Amino acid sequence: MAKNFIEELTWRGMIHDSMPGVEEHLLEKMRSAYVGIDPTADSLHIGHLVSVMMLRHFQRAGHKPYALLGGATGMIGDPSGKSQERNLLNEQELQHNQDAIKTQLSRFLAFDTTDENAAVLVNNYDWMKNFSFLEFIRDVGKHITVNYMMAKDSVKKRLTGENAEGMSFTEFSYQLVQGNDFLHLYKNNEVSIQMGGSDQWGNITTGTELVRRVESGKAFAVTCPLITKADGTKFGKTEGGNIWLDAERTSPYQFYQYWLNTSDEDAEKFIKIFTFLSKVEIEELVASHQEAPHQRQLQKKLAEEVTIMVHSEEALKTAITASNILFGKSTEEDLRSLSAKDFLAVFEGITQATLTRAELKEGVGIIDALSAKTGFLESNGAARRELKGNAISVNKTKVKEDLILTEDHLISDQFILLGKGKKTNYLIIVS
RNA sequence: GGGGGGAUACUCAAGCGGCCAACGAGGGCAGACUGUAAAUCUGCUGAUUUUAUCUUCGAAGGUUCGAAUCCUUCUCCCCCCA
Repeated sequence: MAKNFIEELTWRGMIHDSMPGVEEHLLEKMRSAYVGIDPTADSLHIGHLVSVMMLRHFQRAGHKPYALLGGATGMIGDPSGKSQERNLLNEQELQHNQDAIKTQLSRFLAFDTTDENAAVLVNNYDWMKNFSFLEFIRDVGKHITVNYMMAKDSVKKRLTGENAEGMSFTEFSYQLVQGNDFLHLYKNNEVSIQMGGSDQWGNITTGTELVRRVESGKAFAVTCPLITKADGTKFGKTEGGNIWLDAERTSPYQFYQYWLNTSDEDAEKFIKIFTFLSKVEIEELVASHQEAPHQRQLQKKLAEEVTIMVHSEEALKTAITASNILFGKSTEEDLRSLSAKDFLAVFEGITQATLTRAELKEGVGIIDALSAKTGFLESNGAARRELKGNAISVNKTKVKEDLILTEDHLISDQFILLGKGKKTNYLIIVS
């Protein structure tokens, strides 16, 4: 084998738990592993990225990765880590989501190579849809005792303790359905390993247990730690919601910014997980970062690498240009030096609104420009507040409450850049 | 079925006839400082035509010059007894 997969993941801090013997199992010959992805939306978000990275490393180590779309399990909902039963998705929604996710995944995994270890995409809906209830409880349910299932943390939490909400039979059966996926892949595709977040441990072991009992086979579980941030907020979330991989949902600029804003502590952790930089490269980066922390080399490198991987080199360039203009010491001069085309490209990911030229000719009060006419802020009161707090800028220049926007403020004859505080920008386009 | 407690702004949580758009804490936003960081300090955090007015305290009615606060009914939650 080209590389020791377990060793690689270990130094990257991507192993939370693994079953004894996996390392030897993997070193022996090419193996297959899978990760399950619930198609709850039509795009992956960066929370999914860890699993995807595991699969990538797996493929790079010469093994065969399987991505399993949970078309069937997505209809049930995993009780792990949830205090309430999930809303069920219908078949059409799932189909749509699956198609979109499939496209995204192909960016990370080599599906279409002729290599032996080409990635494979499967959907558990394909083998679950014609599985009758009777067949299922006879062929699968028979092998696992309820006692075993109840011992799982995900189940226990819902049955006992302070906020025991109870759980439906549907949710209870989730681990069996997921376990059956593993069994199915083991039988039909020689998949012997399931990977996932540490919250999946219980579900995965139900699978290895099934493999053992039904097939007398040996299957393994490898989990990675759940990604946390030093400040305790949830990884991959901002006020505005999830950070998606889809450029339509989260623009490359916003995406880049998310990574750039990583704290020092997290950056060191994340760069190991989300980039393919070697151990030596990372160690050098960390060292030079510590010497000059204000330069934030770690964050920059992290943001660059991940943005290129998820989007493209081009998208990164634009994101950097936009960042420099918005956060650098740029002035109105710099803004005016941009061509209309560049301007639009740079600010593509920023909240926008349009005004008519006629409106602008008459003059638009700054308060209206912030709320009533554009909806950037929720009320005139909010606009006034921010103005009083010296938070609002027009084309990078701080302004007061009495400012009237006119054609003189236009950049490239069609844009006005509004800023709130240091991090929020809005773009007015005149049509 | 009987008894008791509760429902207040994004969250927790005071208020229990006028001084309440509603203490305080957390969160959020902004300002200073900085590294687009952390910590810290400061301001703001219902709306509007902003020193005033309007709409809010589970819902609907009522008492009163005046109610988040008192009364009635309803809805929902929790606890104890059966």
